[in-house]
Amino acid sequence: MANSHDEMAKEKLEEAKGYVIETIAETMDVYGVTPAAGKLYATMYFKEQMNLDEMREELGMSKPSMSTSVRKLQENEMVKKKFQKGSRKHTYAAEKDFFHSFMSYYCQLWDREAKMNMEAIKQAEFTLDQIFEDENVASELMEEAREIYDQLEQSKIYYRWLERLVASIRSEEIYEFLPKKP
Amino acid sequence: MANSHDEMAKEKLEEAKGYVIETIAETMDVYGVTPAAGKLYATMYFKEQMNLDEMREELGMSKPSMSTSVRKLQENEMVKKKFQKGSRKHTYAAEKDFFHSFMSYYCQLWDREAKMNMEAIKQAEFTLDQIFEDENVASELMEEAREIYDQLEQSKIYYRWLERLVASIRSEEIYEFLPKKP
DNA sequence: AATTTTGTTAAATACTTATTTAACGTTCTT
DNA sequence: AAGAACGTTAAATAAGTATTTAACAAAATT
Repeated sequence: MANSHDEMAKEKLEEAKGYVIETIAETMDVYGVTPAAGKLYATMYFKEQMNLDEMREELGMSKPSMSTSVRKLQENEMVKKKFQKGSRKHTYAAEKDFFHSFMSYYCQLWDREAKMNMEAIKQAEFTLDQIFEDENVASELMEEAREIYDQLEQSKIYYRWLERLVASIRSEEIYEFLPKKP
Repeated sequence: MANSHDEMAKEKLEEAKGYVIETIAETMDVYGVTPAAGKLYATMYFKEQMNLDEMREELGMSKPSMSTSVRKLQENEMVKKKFQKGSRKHTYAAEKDFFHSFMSYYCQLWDREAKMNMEAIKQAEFTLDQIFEDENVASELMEEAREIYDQLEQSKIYYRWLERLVASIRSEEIYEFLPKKP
């Protein structure tokens, strides 16, 4: 080993990984993580496992930054903790199955969106009902309230659909419709 | 009109809209828009149409802020320009079909992610091929390069899936699997 | 042609978020 | 029990974004 061919190969290997690391880091903003977390995940994607000091070393960033980044990535289930006897250091491994990351991230996101909006609509419809119950309200206003109500009912169709989408992803049913390999 | 019942009804109507506006604005961060754009869309959601001055008025914000916000919303196809004769002012209407907004936003997002990463992988694999071609490279290194290559091939399965997902949303095929109404 | 209306771009300010440095608490080692 | 290793929290700094004010350009009205 350590001849010129090997040196060249090592360089090429790093170069190859570099392309992918850079791009993953760049597109990670989509997953609502900080640049540090993006770079970190992209780096871990090509490692078996890493501890905080290795991360700090590899990325040239502070330890608290690594600590918070890795926590955020854990929330998105893009990184998981590895229990490793012998060492006191915590070690982590990147989730390399992008399908899993997709599932975890978007389901969380859409669930929140659906839940919050459904709740708001519920409140709004409750309030509108109070208008409908009052027979002395001008028909013009009644009409307007009715239109808003209809619009909300319409939007509920979307949020319910979103919930079913989430369910079908979580249950992996979606792959029956859209297989991982065509 | 203008009796106490009507006054009450008007208030209730605004209250009802308020709940929904607030929540939509809050969950709009998901769509990568600024708070101003979020509030704007949420407001427009209950209006037939608005021009820049009405937006400024209604939200109590500056006109350039409205201008840039509305442009961003147009990019996401969440707002469209309405051509309106007589007035020199540009008027805009919110896209009220959330399915359309979903489609437009996520397809754009995922397309970008898939395209960029596929391109990076292509470059990386090209570089790795150069290692494979050199017979003098240590088998250990060869092995490592091979593993990276396999990992990239694996991830391509995901990106291709993402592309097919986008296609099935754009073509509305997805609604055959997951109907808007169950 | 001069003035007003409308919308956008550019520069400046304000605000928010990310990252670092410093301090802390816990657990392990000696 | 004292000191070192490790990770996290808190405060301070740095960086990045959003928003506003000011200046500009285009088009329309007078």
